[in-house]
Amino acid sequence: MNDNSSTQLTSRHSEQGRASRKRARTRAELLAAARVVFSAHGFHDASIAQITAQADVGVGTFYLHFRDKEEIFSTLLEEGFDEIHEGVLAATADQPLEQLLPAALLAIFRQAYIQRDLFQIALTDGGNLLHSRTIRARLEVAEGLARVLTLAQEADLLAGYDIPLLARFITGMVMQGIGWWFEHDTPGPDEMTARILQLLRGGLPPQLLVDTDQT
Amino acid sequence: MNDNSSTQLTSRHSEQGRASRKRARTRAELLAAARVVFSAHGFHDASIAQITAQADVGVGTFYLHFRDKEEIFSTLLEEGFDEIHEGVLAATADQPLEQLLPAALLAIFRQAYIQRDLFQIALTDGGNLLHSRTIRARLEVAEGLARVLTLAQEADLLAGYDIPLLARFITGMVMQGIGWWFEHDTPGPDEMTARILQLLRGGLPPQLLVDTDQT
Amino acid sequence: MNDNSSTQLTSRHSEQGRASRKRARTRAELLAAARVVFSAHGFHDASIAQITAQADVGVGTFYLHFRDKEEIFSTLLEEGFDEIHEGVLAATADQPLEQLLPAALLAIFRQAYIQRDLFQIALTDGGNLLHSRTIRARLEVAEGLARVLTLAQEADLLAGYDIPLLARFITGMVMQGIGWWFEHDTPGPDEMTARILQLLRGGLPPQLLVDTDQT
Amino acid sequence: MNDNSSTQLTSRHSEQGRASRKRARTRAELLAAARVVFSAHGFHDASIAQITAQADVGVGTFYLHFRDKEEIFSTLLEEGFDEIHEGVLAATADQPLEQLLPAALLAIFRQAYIQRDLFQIALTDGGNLLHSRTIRARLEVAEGLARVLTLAQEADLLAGYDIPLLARFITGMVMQGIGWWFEHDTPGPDEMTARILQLLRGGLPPQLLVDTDQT
DNA sequence: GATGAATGAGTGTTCATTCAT
DNA sequence: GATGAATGAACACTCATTCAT
Repeated sequence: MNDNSSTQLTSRHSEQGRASRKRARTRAELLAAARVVFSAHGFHDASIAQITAQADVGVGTFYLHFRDKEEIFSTLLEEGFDEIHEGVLAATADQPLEQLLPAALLAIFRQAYIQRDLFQIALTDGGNLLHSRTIRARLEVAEGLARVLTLAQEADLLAGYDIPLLARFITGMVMQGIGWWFEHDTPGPDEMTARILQLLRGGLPPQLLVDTDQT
Repeated sequence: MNDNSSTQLTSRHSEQGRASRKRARTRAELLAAARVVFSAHGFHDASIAQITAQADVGVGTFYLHFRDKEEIFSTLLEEGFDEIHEGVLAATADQPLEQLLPAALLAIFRQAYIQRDLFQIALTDGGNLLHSRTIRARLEVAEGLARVLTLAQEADLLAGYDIPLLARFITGMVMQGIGWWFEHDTPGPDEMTARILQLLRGGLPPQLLVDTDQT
Repeated sequence: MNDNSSTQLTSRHSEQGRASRKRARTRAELLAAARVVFSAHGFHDASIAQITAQADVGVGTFYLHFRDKEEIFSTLLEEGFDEIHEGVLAATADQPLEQLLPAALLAIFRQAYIQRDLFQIALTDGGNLLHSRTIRARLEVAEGLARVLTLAQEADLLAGYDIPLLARFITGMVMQGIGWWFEHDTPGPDEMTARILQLLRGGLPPQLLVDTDQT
Repeated sequence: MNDNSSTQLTSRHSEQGRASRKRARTRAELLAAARVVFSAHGFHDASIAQITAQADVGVGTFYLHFRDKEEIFSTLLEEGFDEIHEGVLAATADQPLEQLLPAALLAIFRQAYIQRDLFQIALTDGGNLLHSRTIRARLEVAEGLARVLTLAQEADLLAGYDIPLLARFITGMVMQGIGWWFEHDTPGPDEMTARILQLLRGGLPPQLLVDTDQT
């Protein structure tokens, strides 16, 4: 079972390579297993034993790759959201200002649709200590939107709006859109984007919003 | 519900009353303690010992009033949301259709501002099994809005809108507005309402929403 | 609700009388309740709350009559077995030696049949601390038999027998006879006695008991 | 089952073997500890902490080997009684009918004498739910005797006897004989067997059993 | 005397984490 | 590096017992 035909150097290299490839594979299996288990039981009710069983490795192996449950959780979300982030960046790069927001929303929804399970994991619970990180899902979206809106503001297109709050409102719509997919499969991301744009373009019929200054 | 006018003959009654009043006070102390503890640690990381210590009663006392942690959690939210619900109902009763939505939003934000901690508890986690209930926070709001929107639809004011989705979008804005208060104290509920109405009335400047049919 | 028509003295007496009668009734109700509860759940799994609920009195009342669970258990058995004991004594008094054993067995079985539940309680468990007392059921019987057998021995009728062991053997038969009634209702005490006497008179057919000195 | 002749190649095997041998040893230590603790305190008053302390392992280790207290109790009795059962079977196999009963009694007493503590544990209490199992001690014996007696009946040697009841009577004698050893060490099993056979052979002197049809 | 709300020591059970192999 | 048996702190929950009313 030893690879004796290689020279010392290459054997060293290839062994290191094989070892680290094996190591990486184990790590990936653990992450995949964690995705399954967290998605099925939520962060708190998932046990490390469940994750290692799902990954078909020994319990001890877990600690060779992650410090604790929180770390694998963070890593899972981090890597997932990074992927989403990159997708959104790629889709919005080179977009003129006037198409930035629609393009961003579309990209967010498309990515989020693919990784619905990740959002479900992130939003379902995530526990106290993870608060900061769980909210990152929200913030990741909010920050992106805030950046777009800030650009618009700098072009004096949003006079009279409270930018951070506006970003949060739109984030709220997006999150509810994604949350919708926890229960329904349609409409898909494109239609979902259209629905939000519809609201953002025209608002609601004025008959619904007659305001009498009540206190 | 007071019986201070009672005579000697009611001594029996007042004794019973005293006992049950004591009982009710203990229950209320436990609920108040739970609010504090859940809000500080989240559902999962709160222990019953912490709650009883905060309420300054013995551990066993807890089980005289609630079956388990889940029950006190549910009760806490249920009673809190019922109160909110009633407040919203009272504020929207007798409102003409064209003022229903602004009135509802204002009432929701005013109630939610007062009970910010409750929303924080409900949204922070709430555990797997409680999912149904945690989401009630969202739904309570969403349902109310859906009812309003349905009325509007029946008056043919919302042709071309997907009502349930629309309700979710607005819910999302509301929830983010409430979530804003987890970190900031201003703007208050009235200004918050105005901000949402601003967006719902006019939408965003068309320059931001030029759509080119990209795929 | 005061008994004012009586003189001071009689009122005192009758009040004392009534109080102590009430007290005795409560005590009796607790004992009856304990019999029901112990018989249904066994000593260990019966709780004082169950007993007081069954007796329809407050939990605190229990401690006005019995020090703890063990005491009511002991009392229950003690009083029950005393009754049995008296019944056996009455039935064997004035019996000539040669009819003592049959009379004793018959009396034991008749009494035990009536109070089957008591034996079931005593034999089912009874817990560690009660060991001494639980075994009293056995011993009560064994002692009575030992006394009879000792009388027989003194009349030189049991030369070659180990009396205490013999008493235990017969006790074993009697206990199994009583235990039989935990599952069956027949044969009744008279037939049961006859069956034991049959065995004690003739033993088993010699063909079954050929002994070859195996080691 | 030993693999001491293994070469270097079996090092894998022996490592697996060592781990599982260690595991088995811990399990055995827990069972031995349970025997000690149950015998000293009875089933109900024995705590798992006592057992693990006695076994000198951590509390958690217990749950690696047994689901709960009931399971270790059952296992303890089951394995012990199986051993006894096998001993009795071996001793009675190939015995002619006329020596079956003496041989069975002797074997039962010899095995029971060795495992006195097990009977003490089984008979002391054993808790409500375990009833079925606790009684197995009795039944194990009773069944064996019933089988023997049924054989005798088929050979028409027991006309006029109620076989199941007869089996119970003899069981009762046996159990009391074993119970005798909870308090005394002598007589040993052989003498004990002789004493029972003495009674079963000749019964008691007729002078003790004169029956007058009293009601 | 009777009550039952309150108590808290005690127990079973889980599970993240370690470490000898 | 991988393993999984062992660990024990931490927690939920029960119930005999007390005591103010």
